[in-house]
Amino acid sequence: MKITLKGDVVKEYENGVSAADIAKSIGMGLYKSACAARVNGKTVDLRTVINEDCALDILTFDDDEGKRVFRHTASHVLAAAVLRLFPSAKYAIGPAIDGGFYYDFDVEKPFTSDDLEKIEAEMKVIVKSGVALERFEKEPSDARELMANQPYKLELLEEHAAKGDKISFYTLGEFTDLCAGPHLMDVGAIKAFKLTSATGAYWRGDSKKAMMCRIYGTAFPKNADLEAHLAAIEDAKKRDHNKIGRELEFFTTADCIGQGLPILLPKGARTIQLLQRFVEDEEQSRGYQLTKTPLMAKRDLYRISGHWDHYRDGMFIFGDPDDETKECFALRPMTCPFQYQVFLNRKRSYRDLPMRLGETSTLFRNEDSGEMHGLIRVRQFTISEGHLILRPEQLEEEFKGCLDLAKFMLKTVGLAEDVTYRFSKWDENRKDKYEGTVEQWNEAQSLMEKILNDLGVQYTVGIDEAAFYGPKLDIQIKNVHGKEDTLITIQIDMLLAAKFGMQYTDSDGSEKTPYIIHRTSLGCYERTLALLLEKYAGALPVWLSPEQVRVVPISDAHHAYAEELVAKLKAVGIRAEADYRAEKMGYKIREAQLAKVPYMLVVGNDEMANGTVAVRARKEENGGVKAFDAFKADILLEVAEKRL
RNA sequence: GCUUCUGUAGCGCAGUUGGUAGCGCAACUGAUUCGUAAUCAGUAGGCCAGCGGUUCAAAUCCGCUCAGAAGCUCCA
Repeated sequence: MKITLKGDVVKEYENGVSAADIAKSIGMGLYKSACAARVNGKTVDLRTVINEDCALDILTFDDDEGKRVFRHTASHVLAAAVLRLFPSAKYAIGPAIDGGFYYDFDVEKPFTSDDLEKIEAEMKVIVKSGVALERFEKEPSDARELMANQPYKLELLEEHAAKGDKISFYTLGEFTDLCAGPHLMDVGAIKAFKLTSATGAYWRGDSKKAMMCRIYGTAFPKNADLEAHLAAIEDAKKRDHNKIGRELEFFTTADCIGQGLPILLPKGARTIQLLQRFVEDEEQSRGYQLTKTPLMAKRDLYRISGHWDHYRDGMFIFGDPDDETKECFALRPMTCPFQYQVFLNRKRSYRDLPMRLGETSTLFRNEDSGEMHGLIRVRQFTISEGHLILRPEQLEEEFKGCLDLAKFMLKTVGLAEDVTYRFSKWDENRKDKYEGTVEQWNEAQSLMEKILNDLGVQYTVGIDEAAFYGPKLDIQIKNVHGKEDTLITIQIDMLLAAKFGMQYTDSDGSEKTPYIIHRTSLGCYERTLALLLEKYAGALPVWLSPEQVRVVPISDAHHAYAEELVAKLKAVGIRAEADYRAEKMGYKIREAQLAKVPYMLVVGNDEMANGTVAVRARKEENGGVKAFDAFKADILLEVAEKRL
């Protein structure tokens, strides 16, 4: 048979050789680093026997799929070690994930960090002992017998059996696992690994099902790579906004105020104000009208929108929600139905559309206690909210405008390269979560798909990620821990307008129901600030820095000059302060540097005599001596251009 | 909400097997007037997150509550 290898090299082999044999024939070096093979585009075990012509790649740890196979095998080593130390443990699943792997166990007592050390030591023993890793298949009936004591495996087994699949197993010494593979040929290559944490996780990701004990770990062929990986993770944590945001005094929290209710300190409040002004001004220039709507409403409003049914538990409610004889209010968890009242204010014509409404809108959501995280997930937050009320034929154009605005925002704050796009669809098997008919969903989703494809947006599809009233384009971003959140969203809604009786008179005199786009320009300001702090490690671009210039007079004799400079900078809108304390300049510079102030202006006798400033930028320490007016012109330009 | 961990002065931390608390930085006061990342000395600051329990005795052991972290689940 003919095997087409990398680089379109074709080699002849006898039928019945394994992928591993082919790797060996190419070179023992390749065989030793091989993790899996790709046959006609499908990742398979190296044990796979090849019987016909095909395209075959040998995958190593350098390939993403190779990494996954390597780490998935490491998860089996983990499970084998756990079963040696905790023979009564029931094992569930152990996949590779980005950056590592995990394995879920049902054990009587959750694993402690001491346990992790012991398990890791046992894994080392298993890897060193060179026990073989073997694959075999069984009929479902025999497989059931083999896994009789493993309830989670039995559950998985039944699903595979129902599909008519053969049931495959991998044996690692005395440990046998139901597993589709693929796996490494043996575990000897897993030289560098580390168990990183033990946490809880629901079986099958269902909060109604049992809580398993999950062990996370990572593995590499080389120790140096493991060390580098762990160091990179530690390094990323130093940028955690929840740490530096507090250290740099952008925000704080108070036990007596409550969870998810951050206090924005002067610096945080200033940066958010700058972002808000930027968004509001930009929206105005793009034809948006600003609204200010109430922060609360009677339950009646949320009943019309459907939020009362879908999200009542997530609202802050005043009064007894079940007592129909008395008024009951709730803080608003979204702006939609409030802004719809703007449209409903009077009879609307097709000439009023598109109506673009924007609002810097504070929302309240009673998130579950375990969900809060710094400024990223909070109970009170302010978003760059907006709704576009449209004639159907305006949908594509306006959607494009929303995306263009979002991209412009991302580019301006410097996050454009850090986001991914997700087309969030409903799950037709979970109709209770969504409103509207199959036809309406199909229409809205195909419309969005067409728009996204026309615009050439590179996106992933998220099933069961839609809003209850329609599909979304979610612009996603990861924090320093790798956890993904939605930064910006653009949603097509074909349901709520009808619920609120929103209509416009078309050119032919007929009454029509408009389409609505729900969208944000820059998402939620708290979250955006958090991601900016992480992106820039606290050193925000000059235009967003709460303090842009700190003047450092060398001694008392230079205070008057410093005062004069600060006044001149403030007069042109530059946020400048001077450090008049009786400290040495080295000390003042250290503090300004740690506070990430973009520019320090050191002034002493020379500068005072010449009308100059000695510039020290936080990036390049020696900015040279400049005429003060030249510095002022430079920074004004930098701010005006919103340079990153 | 669930699992695990954590909670000592504004911040970062010590506090051995239970015997009512320290260090560094910051703050304040004084001295120092200094040329690019920490001048010196002194002073003050804590119901050891809160409440309850065990004990002759609790920062330390136990329970509950609150708050913080990681993960899971959720996210209009």
